[in-house]
Amino acid sequence: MRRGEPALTEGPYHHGNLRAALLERAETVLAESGADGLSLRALARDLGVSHAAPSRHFRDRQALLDALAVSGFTRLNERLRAAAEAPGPVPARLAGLGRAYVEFAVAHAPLLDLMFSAKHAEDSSAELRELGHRSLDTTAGLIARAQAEGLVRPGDPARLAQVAFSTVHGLATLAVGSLLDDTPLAEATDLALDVLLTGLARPHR
Amino acid sequence: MRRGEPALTEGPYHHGNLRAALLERAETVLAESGADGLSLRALARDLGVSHAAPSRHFRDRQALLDALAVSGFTRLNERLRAAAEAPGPVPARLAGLGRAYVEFAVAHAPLLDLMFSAKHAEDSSAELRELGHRSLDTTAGLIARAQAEGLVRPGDPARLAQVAFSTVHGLATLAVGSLLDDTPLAEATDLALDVLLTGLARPHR
DNA sequence: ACCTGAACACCGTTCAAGT
DNA sequence: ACCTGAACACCGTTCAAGT
Repeated sequence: MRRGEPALTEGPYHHGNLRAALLERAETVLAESGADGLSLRALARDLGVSHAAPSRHFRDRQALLDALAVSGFTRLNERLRAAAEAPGPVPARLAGLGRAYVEFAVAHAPLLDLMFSAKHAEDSSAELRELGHRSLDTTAGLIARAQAEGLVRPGDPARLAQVAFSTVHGLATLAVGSLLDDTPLAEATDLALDVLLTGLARPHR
Repeated sequence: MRRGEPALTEGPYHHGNLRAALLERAETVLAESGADGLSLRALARDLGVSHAAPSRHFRDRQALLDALAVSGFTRLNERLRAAAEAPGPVPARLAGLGRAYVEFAVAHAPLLDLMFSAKHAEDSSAELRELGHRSLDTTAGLIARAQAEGLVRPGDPARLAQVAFSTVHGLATLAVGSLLDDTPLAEATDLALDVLLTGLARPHR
């Protein structure tokens, strides 16, 4: 910091933070054009480096995509955790968790595709599965709490979380695929969560 | 048929049925390597034609992918219709519909990705949406019947079908993404359908 | 340590030309 | 009507060489 280093922290790219710059630019392109529209050579051009430069930071194209997926899961998990820890009664928080998921999914559709695309490199695949589990665990934790309060049927919370996750993930897929027609997404979400929470509820004797 | 035509119906490709041959080969490659692994040039090589030949039958690569998606939806809809029309009580048929969907989805994961990938050409996109609706309509029809028998809560059957569809589609996504861990798919499916059907059930006053 | 330039083997797409 | 061959503009990946 005290010495005259070549501006590692900012500066017009070229140097130092190429890895971060690649990820940042890739994220924009992904959101705009999807994973298919993501080219390492185009990224390099955008950043003013040679087309071979990215290979210093990502072994291959898939490694970059995997890094994007990891970053996506990390952000998603933050949002889910925030929703799970929000103040209020447990069922409202479960619904909030579901809404947070649907919102994130439709706002970052190509990213979500990537996160679940199931064709990752062997290394990242383990990390991604781990991060996916974190989402499920957040849900399972809230479900266990609801069970403790007698609000949700008994049973393995992890398995019930899989069901809850399926519902909101599938709904997001329908929405992105334009299969919801004139149904406003918020209404479809509310209905799905009502059916889900009713189905999860402890059978009143 | 009576005249000496150049063996349109079979024959070692080369002639006549290139379009059908491309689709058939593409389907195999899709199942084995996913959409990313599908190259028009490789397809042409496999069939022993020049790399420019496919363009006579498919305007571009996306047109071929769209055709695959259309064929996939058509087959899926057949299976769903069969499940919906199976003998037996309505709730059992609804569960059968759900199981049929999950089975098809995990057996043809890359195809399903394509069907819902939402980046189709303008023309096919309408046809694909139409076919997607057919799946939903089949479900909605069965739900309406269940309502008539007093087994399912009141409400727009089309919207309830969206919820049902979301559940099974999302579950298939979890399964394909290896997020179900040691939970056998059949058990996860049964639990999801139990939660769903309980949530859909008419509240017993 | 990080980046460049050239090279290689692939792509999709187009278009004149063949049969 | 259907296919070929050449051409063009892109890719990802590798590797010697530069700084």
